[in-house]
Amino acid sequence: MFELRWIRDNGEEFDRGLRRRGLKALSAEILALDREWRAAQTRLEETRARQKRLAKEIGAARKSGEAIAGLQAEGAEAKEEESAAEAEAQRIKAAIDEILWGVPNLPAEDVPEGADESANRVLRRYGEPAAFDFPPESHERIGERLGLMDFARAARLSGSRFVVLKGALARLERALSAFMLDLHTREFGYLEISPPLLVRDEAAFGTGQLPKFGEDLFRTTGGHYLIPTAEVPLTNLVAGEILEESALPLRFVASTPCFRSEAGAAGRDTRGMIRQHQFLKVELVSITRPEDSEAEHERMTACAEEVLKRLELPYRVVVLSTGDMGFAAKKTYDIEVWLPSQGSYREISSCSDCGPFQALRMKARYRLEGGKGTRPVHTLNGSGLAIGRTLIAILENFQRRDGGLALPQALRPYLGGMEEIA
RNA sequence: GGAGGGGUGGCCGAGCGGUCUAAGGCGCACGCCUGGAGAGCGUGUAGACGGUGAUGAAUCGUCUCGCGGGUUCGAAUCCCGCCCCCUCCGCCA
Repeated sequence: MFELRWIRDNGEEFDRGLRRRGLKALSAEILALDREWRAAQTRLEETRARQKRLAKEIGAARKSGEAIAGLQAEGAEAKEEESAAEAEAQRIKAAIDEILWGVPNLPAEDVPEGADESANRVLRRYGEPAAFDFPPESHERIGERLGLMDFARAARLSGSRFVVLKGALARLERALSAFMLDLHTREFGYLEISPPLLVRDEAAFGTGQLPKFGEDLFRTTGGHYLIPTAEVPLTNLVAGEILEESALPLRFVASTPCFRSEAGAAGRDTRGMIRQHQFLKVELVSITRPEDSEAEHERMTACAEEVLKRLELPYRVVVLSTGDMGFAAKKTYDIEVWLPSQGSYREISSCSDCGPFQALRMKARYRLEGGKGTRPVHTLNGSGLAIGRTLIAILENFQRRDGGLALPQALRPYLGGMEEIA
């Protein structure tokens, strides 16, 4: 979310950013409302000051036994004026909020401009896609052939976009979760968190899912939202707080189920477990000082990449174009893993620098050391990694001609020494 | 789910319709004192928004006593709704 104060001083930059996102300029409309609001605010404060003064006079007069009827009449009149001024100020503020709450973050300068993913830019590649001397199978064929991946029963239980994993694959999923958590906590200094999976709407607003993207979320009868990513609870951990500068950066990691309605994805990735209503994901969140967020973004992406390196999976890193970025992001790196059956790279992680955008929504700030005043923190989030898709990548990249598959060395300690699935 | 109690500043805690511009204490910071430290004494001790001013220093106003409404000339204080915490009972992994 953007501050009115910032838009006032940076109207052109604001509009330019919006246009880069393919949106229309808004500063003129917002600033006109802002001028109205400030005028209304000033009127409101003046009437309030007058009202307070009268109330005190009445108190003093009563004490000294003077007549107060005249003053009371004046007070009643002041009160009416105050109510009218307040209603006016509130009306204008509501109009401003409605616009502001729906404005996405502005892209960083170095984000390539474009309407969609075709404008994304590949930054680097790691590893070589294995050359198969047989036609590689898709993960769902491998999983079903092994009898360890059951879409039919999942559909009977829950409908489409669900899966049942069995035996070695269920174990593999658990191993991936433990492996990633260990890596991020032991080697990269993240604090492991086990957060709630159901959150209230304030939390979903803070990270930017609401008010615009409620359609993508599952909602309980009790009014909770199921988290679409642990980014929501992890980032909102600092909502409403004033942190000490010395406490930053904060780094959180959690492995959680994620729930997505996939409302706008009908017909896309309908086969296999690429796109599910429920999936496991290890999420990284950092809370930093403004001057540290860019470096933290690179660091976080490197942490996610390290998972793929250790799992011996070929990948590439792309920077998303202005048209492909999410609502809250100022810059996003996607990590895409090689999927032999599709002959292409598919997203397995998305690391975003949100700048102060989410912090302003959830009122998370920090106190400057030695100085005075507070500033909004910067927030970052990234998958490290999506576990369902990592499992897919392992099945496909490690498959053998005999129909079985080897397992990456790094995971074996988490699999009780299991070396292959056959 | 039922019954009751409660949410006040960094923390504890008083206030329960009219200088509350929130007592007092603790903590913290600075100063005095000291050879140094402690004790003691003094001073200070939040955030948000708006105005004046150069987006600095400063200064004025408004808001914030869990959140939102209401009553009243006036609300931390009274009323209603919501959220959260605690105690007891019931249920429960």
